[in-house]
Amino acid sequence: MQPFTEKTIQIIKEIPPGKVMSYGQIAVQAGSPRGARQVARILHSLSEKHELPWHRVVNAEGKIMLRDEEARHAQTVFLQTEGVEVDQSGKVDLKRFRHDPN
DNA sequence: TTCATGACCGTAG
DNA sequence: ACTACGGCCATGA
Repeated sequence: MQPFTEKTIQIIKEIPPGKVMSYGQIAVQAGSPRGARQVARILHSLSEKHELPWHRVVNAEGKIMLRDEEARHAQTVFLQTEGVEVDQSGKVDLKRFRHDPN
């Protein structure tokens, strides 16, 4: 397992409830500015094993990027439960809900 | 070792 | 707002 992968997992774990981060943003924090796709892959394959708050990750526009409709619904519900507003197109306002560790 | 695969991103039209 | 394209790079087969 590469350092980038471990950092990514840790960073995702540190996203507080009620906040979200984008794939690219996480990649930057993990030290690989162009590793957004790796972040996505990690979420896809390691969320359960590491108990990651996968629902707190959206794309650079604040939009939910899941293929499966059920999963999309689950993510919106999780977020709304934490107080994050999700509009009808499955998008959140990053200006208000982005978590920026710096 | 090579190769395809993405829950991506930025730019351009 | 939406599509297309090129670049990206850690995994697993």
